[in-house]
Amino acid sequence: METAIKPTRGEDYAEWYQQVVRAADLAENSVVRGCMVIKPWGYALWERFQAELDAMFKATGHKNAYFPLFIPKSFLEKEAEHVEGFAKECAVVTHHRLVAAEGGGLMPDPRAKLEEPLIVRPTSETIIGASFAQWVQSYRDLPLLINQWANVVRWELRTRLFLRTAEFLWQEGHTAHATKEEAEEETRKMLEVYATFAQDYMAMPVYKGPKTASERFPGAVDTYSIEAMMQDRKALQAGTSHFLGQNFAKASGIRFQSKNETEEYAWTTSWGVSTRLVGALVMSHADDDGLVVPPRLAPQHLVILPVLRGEETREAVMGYVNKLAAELREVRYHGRSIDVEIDQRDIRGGEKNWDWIKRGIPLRVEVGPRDVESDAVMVSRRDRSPKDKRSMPRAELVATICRELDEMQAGLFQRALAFRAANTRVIDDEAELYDFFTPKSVKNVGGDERPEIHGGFALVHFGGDPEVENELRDKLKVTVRNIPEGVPEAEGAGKCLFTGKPSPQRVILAKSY
RNA sequence: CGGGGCGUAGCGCAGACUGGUAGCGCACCUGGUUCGGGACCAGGGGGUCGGAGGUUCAAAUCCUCUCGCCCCGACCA
Repeated sequence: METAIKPTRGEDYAEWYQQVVRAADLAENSVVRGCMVIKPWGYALWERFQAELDAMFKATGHKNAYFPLFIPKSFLEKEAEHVEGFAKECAVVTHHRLVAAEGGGLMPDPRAKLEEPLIVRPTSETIIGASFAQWVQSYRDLPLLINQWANVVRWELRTRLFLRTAEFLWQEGHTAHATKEEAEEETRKMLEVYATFAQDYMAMPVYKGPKTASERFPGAVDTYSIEAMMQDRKALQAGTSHFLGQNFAKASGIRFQSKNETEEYAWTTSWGVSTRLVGALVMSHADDDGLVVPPRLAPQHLVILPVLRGEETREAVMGYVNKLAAELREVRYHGRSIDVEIDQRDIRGGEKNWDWIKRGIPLRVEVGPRDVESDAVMVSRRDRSPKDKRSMPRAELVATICRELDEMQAGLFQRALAFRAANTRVIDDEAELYDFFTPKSVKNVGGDERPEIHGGFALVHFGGDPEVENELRDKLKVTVRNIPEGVPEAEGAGKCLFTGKPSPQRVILAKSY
């Protein structure tokens, strides 16, 4: 069967991903190396992520604020591990003025050299810490619960649209607390928020839990993550929440006077998700015809495709379409009005239809003269075959649209869950583990040599030795994604598969993005 | 930074070995026929061939230098 996206997932997964992003008109590479241009449909999606997450942050007591793009070099140097972690991928501003260069063009003015270089933020712990230090005097000033929506820059060598770009959009929560327990609770709470968002809005099942020491955020005491399985069975870290202990409070001087008159350092946390979630959405639900957007995140729920032939019926059809759109917009779906697009572009109907399939809009509704006649419409759902059209009375569509969308949302989640279950294996034998992660075939339709899609998530007992992690990474390109919580198959103590040491529970091993 | 490759129309490419100032597919524009479905026919617009220098009567093509990008590796949310 002809597919809208070539190559298909099975033929060349990496290329398929690029083609879906392009076909859905989400983003494109910019002239600036490693940076992307997010196009209107892609940005509309990001705005939906923002709207829902922002509401969840506010509901848990956080306030938005904004801090500078630039971080003085000395700030970044304050936390030893932090410097180590980010130094290699920082953009640095050294001058504040340009002058004409000999032979044309511009050059930094040597007389305008900054006394202290400024770093374009790769993350904002240190600059926000500086403000927190000033804002906090007393235990009465705590907790401080702040979130920032911003762009950050990490000078990555290899980039892929949405998954890893040199500049990306994200939110970063930063909080300060009087006690360790409260900060730890905050860290857990926000991890929970991310997990809920991933599952309820993105229809993407995730495993949540702490990272091992070697995968921790630079400077953190504990890092927790949510990990999702993509359709090539690799793991994608979709969000992180860090318990920073007093490390950054000490580095930034966030001190307060306690109730019993002692001076103490605050306990801080940070947590973030980024435009990478858009990539996660693509790789969770898109198929060989393009993107599939879960209804609860869809910028628009439904597109009406008027069949306009001949002037004599045009007015009747458009009148009917506008009336239908108005009726649908009266319907509430999870706190929003149904968002309806009427596509009147002067292009062929088939092309228009496929355009919306590739963009992944949940419902497509055709309205032509025959439908007006019978007061019925032709409805297609993105989670079904492109050719699958059902005629239904107009009133029925209006009455059942929420149920239809919820059904689709739930179906996407169930499909992703089943996929993950089918590709997750409990493993207690080293040979089996190596076999699980070693691709068997290198043949490809086009004659290219390419490893088959294989493996998945392995649940194994692991004793916590960093050397074992290094070996797994070197030999199998596999890492411990996290130590999953609330996963029955992973619960129960055992012995490390590699060293025989005691292991309190199983960890997730997987290849990852 | 090591190994390989590539810069020719918006995108994808041919032309280069054997110099004679550009061509194909898609996209775009116009007209017509179609059209409850990713159409067809005809016509048309668009490129100083990454940049600079050289050889030559003549350079996309040969030579030198240079800039940029991609892939593999290293590195990495």
